Amino acid sequence: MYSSKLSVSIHILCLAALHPDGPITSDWIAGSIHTNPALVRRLLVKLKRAGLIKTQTGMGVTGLAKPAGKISLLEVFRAVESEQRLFDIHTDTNLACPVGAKIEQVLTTTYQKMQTNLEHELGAVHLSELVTLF
Amino acid sequence: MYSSKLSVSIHILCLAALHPDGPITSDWIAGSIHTNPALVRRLLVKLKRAGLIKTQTGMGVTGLAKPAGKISLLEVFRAVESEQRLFDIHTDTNLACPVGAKIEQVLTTTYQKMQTNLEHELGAVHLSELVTLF
DNA sequence: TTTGTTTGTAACTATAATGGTTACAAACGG
DNA sequence: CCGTTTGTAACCATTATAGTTACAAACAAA
Repeated sequence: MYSSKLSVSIHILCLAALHPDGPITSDWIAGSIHTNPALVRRLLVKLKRAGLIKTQTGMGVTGLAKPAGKISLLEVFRAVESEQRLFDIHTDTNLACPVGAKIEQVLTTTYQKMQTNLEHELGAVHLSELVTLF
Repeated sequence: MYSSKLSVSIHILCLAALHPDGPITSDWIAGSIHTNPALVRRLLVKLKRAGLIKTQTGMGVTGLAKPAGKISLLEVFRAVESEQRLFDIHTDTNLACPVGAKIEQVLTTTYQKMQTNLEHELGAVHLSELVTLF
């Protein structure tokens, strides 16, 4: 299971999208998520680096850096999730065994298509679709 | 990222499929994976409960419990992976906030389709296809 | 220019999951 | 009856996530 970083980041971005007028602080965001301002800020840094939001010292989040219709969940996922592979594969297998020698390659190939399909699905959902649901 | 349990289990099942004649021990399997017999046995218990392999005390793995063509990766995944959800969702959000109040439901719906599609893909790959690659 | 606020960031802790390891009673084949 | 191996329990180490505190630097506003 991937961490909740994607979920929390989407939460943050939805709040930003719903408050285009005034800046919102990490403290206020943390109140909606019911977590820490510092945790929010750590995610904000990544979202800012990825070009998804705008922040200003002394102000807070001043808005999305792009229209919500141009922000896909794949971009958010790529921005905040450290380990993006779908399934872990054990390495350091016994190369003297036919299975041990090829299992990594076989599984990599097998999982690759699933990984790619998932990313396509994430890329097909945009923030704008989610924002309308609140 | 899901753990390597699925990968290791597939490794085990491939070894079993390739040795239909004689029993193989958890010690020998661990030698191919380059890990512990105890770790192998913990997975073997789950694979046995799921009706995928046959084991016997004093002997080892005596074979697959079904033809390799009838064993899908979804069955293996379901048998050994404890947390099967794709993305974690933060709970305990602030219900006084419109986003906090609905985010869990919105994300659950959003992720559900991706989860289902992934399971279909896992269900479409069978052990028999992988065994031919070694 | 000064004040007040907030970000950006570091450091530390708690918790949980994974994977590795040892050990041993029970089961079973020969 | 003996030897082997499973099934299982009880640990430990490592890693990732998430929670928490703290503070210098940046910036808006007065």
